[in-house]
Amino acid sequence: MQKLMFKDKLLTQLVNVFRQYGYEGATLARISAATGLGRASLYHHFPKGKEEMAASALNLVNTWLEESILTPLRQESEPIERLRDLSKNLYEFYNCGQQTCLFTMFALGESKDLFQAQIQKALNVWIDTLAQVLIDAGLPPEYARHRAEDAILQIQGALILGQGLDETGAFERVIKRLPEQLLNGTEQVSRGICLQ
Amino acid sequence: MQKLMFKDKLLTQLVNVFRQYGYEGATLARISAATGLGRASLYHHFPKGKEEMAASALNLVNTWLEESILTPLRQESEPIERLRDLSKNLYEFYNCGQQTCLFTMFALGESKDLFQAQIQKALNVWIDTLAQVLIDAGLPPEYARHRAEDAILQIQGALILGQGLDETGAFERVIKRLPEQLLNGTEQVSRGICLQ
DNA sequence: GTCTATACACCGATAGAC
DNA sequence: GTCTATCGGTGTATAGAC
Repeated sequence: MQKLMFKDKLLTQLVNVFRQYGYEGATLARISAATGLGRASLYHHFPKGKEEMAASALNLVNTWLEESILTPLRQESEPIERLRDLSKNLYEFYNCGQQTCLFTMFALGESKDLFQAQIQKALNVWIDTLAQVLIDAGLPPEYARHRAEDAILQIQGALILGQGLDETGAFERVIKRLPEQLLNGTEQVSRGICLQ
Repeated sequence: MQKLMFKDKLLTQLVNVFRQYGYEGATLARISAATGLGRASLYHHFPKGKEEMAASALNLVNTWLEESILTPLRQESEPIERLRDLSKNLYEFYNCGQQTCLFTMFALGESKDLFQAQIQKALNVWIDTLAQVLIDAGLPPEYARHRAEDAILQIQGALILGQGLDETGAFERVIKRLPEQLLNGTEQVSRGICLQ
């Protein structure tokens, strides 16, 4: 029980380091400082070294995504309600738009080759799950996939822009309008907003 | 004349390396291999070392942005025409969505601190220039800024998603609908599309 | 399970010959 | 202007004591 909590805390710290510095930038010195463990201790917990640390961090983020984003999307409630939950959960997931996304960090640069398969799979599950909500709302499946991609693309882009501009306004705007934008044109939303 | 061409070619190769590997991942060994110059030769052209190489690459991208994106946006033609040019130029600028954006690469990770001021300035100029087109088209200024941010955010997000999914469909879709989406609700476009 | 000490490769950077 | 050779520092990873 305590061991689980310890490992979970350790992994959370790993996620934070990798999210801030990326795979190459997250040196063992930084990881050691962030976790309070010496290098050798880290190798005790992750015998395969840094790559295993990063993979474990990626797995944890995947678990978070599953629990706090995807599971709520699969509920029985009305699509518009599920999407409003999504907005709320995304806002917390990305800490009001101030965090970077680990998927993005690992999908760029050298680490792309190491983790692209996992990232691709995770993104596709995310997109498919979101698209199903839109299909439930009456949107034709061929539009649903595109809109789901659009939503995730806007979230990622808003996080990037937030880093570049050092300001979270765009992220908050994207998150806020997401439910109505996604359901625009369906019976769920008679008059949606469109990039206002 | 030939010197200018040489330096320009060298800088272009630098941009490619930094865009692919990011600041930390672009080691001197890789830069040396990509340019065909030895380390010492690189230090002859960039006495302040890697940071100067990266700053020069960023400057070149800024020049490209100014010439092929911003200047066309400031023409005298109709806003819808300028935005259609924008789509075409963006498509080439990002090589059909297969390239990553150097702004994004440098805005994340360790290099953020080094270049954030330049990136922030470049993004703001881009946003302001695009917003002016929308104002010219009759959009209220307070909406114009937001829509311009939305456009750039979608472009960046589409590039990220393209890397993660290894597929450029989203980027092409974003680029194609950009003009109508940006002018939606203005007299220029009586019936725009909205995330179809 | 954590530590100190260390191995060895690679990093960015420089000196000096040509 | 480019090269070879080399520097000090840091990177990941490991050995072995406690």
